[in-house]
Amino acid sequence: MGVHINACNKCEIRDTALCSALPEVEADRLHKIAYRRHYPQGKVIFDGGEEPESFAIVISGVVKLVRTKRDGRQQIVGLQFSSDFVGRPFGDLGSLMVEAATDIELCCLTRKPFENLLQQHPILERVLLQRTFDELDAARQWMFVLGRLSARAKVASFLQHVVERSHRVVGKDPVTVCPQQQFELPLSRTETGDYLGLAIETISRQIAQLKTEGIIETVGLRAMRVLDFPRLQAWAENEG
Amino acid sequence: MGVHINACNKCEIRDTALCSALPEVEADRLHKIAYRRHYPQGKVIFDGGEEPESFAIVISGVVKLVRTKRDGRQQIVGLQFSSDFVGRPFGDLGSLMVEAATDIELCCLTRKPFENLLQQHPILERVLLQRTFDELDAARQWMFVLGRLSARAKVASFLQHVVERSHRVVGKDPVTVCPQQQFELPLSRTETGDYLGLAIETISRQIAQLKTEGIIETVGLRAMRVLDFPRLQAWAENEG
DNA sequence: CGCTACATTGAGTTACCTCAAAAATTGTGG
DNA sequence: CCACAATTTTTGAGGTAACTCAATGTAGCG
Repeated sequence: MGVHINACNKCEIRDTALCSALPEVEADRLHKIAYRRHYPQGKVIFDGGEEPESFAIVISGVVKLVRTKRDGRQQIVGLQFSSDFVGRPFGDLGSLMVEAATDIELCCLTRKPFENLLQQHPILERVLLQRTFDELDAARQWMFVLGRLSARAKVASFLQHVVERSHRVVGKDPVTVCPQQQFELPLSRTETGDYLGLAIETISRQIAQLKTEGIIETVGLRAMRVLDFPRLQAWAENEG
Repeated sequence: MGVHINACNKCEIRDTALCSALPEVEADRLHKIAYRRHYPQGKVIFDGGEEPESFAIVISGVVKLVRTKRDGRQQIVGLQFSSDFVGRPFGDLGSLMVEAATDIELCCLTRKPFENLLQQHPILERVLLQRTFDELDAARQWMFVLGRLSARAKVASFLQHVVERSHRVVGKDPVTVCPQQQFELPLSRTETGDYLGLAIETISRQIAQLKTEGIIETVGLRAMRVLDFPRLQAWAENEG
């Protein structure tokens, strides 16, 4: 199904992903078991039942992590962008569902070989540990957004986050690198609501207000441009 | 200041903490560099500035992880109970503040020796990795609470969580083990508000309602008993 | 072109917040 | 041990941000 990679050194995320922190030998071992795979928007990659058969790194597109309750309410508990990882070696993901928010390309590592590699190369495990701590940090940061911000600030924070993660250029400040550049929203209004803990109508109204204030400009429903980044940041801080 | 441990095998959390998953040799090495330390309620253990000098495991009491913004608003992003860990080797905790929510006892591991040990014993790193993934899981679970639940369900979820973590007995269902047993709230109303993203008055009203419904019974301000656990769970699910 | 899915807009409701005061609890000095 | 202040919690009244329900508008697709 997937295509084996024969040139990690040509990889788009070579300098930012997990593998960038590895010495030559380990990076090489890793790339030997890696293969690329495309998924269309909406495809469920892992549904929370059995153990996922792979660990993966996002090459392009956005992956959403969803927690669902029996009654249907759901909360998106994470968005994984380019160079973020998805999965958990030596264990399961709990009741998490993993879905392609946009068309995506993944760098997949089949579970068993990956686990073997982890055991043979402690450095790999170290790097993964650091990435996991980073994820934990990000999750806690988002808890602040969910618990303490107004609808207006939540929406602004979300847009800010998407801009920064979509345009990330290695080692450069994303804002100065691509001012006013157009970008795609990875989520529908409903999904955005599930991410921010808001009703879709509230999302709509906040975006409308951002438009009339001249802070953003929309391009169709799924794309926009930020015209006044400092003011977007002010909104994200609840100082509108 | 701290007292060196000379009997890990008498440790209260020997069977649940990080070290429980280690082979004899590694556990032994770990216990040689560990020492115990008490902190009084309210003591700030790490304030988010420089690198913390230690990694620690909570023996008794509750530690709170706080994220603060310049304007004073703060969100408690985690509560660490007995046998949970606090800290991050090979990196810093970001802007996180760590504070004793109650009087606590910690099992401390000085940074450098602990990092050395991690490097020498991959199994230790593996175990820490798993614990970190568990923390990530818990953080995401709490995101659901913050984003999707009503005030009533938030408060019920909080109480449920405190009961379960306070009375945890190894390998047993906490509810059946200690029905209606009294327990201490680790947080003041203000802190509970900062944890749940609610005003303190709202917390108060919800607790009052739980009392009039006969679901709980308070013992002073900081302790209570759950009289009807199933109904508390129902509240936590938004089915009141 | 119509159909379906998604997004926006509007009107009315409600859950939670804010402000203010009373009550309970904790701490302190005589 | 009691009186007193300081702190925290509870209770009350009123306001508002966000929700719900319903209608309209817009994009995507066979």
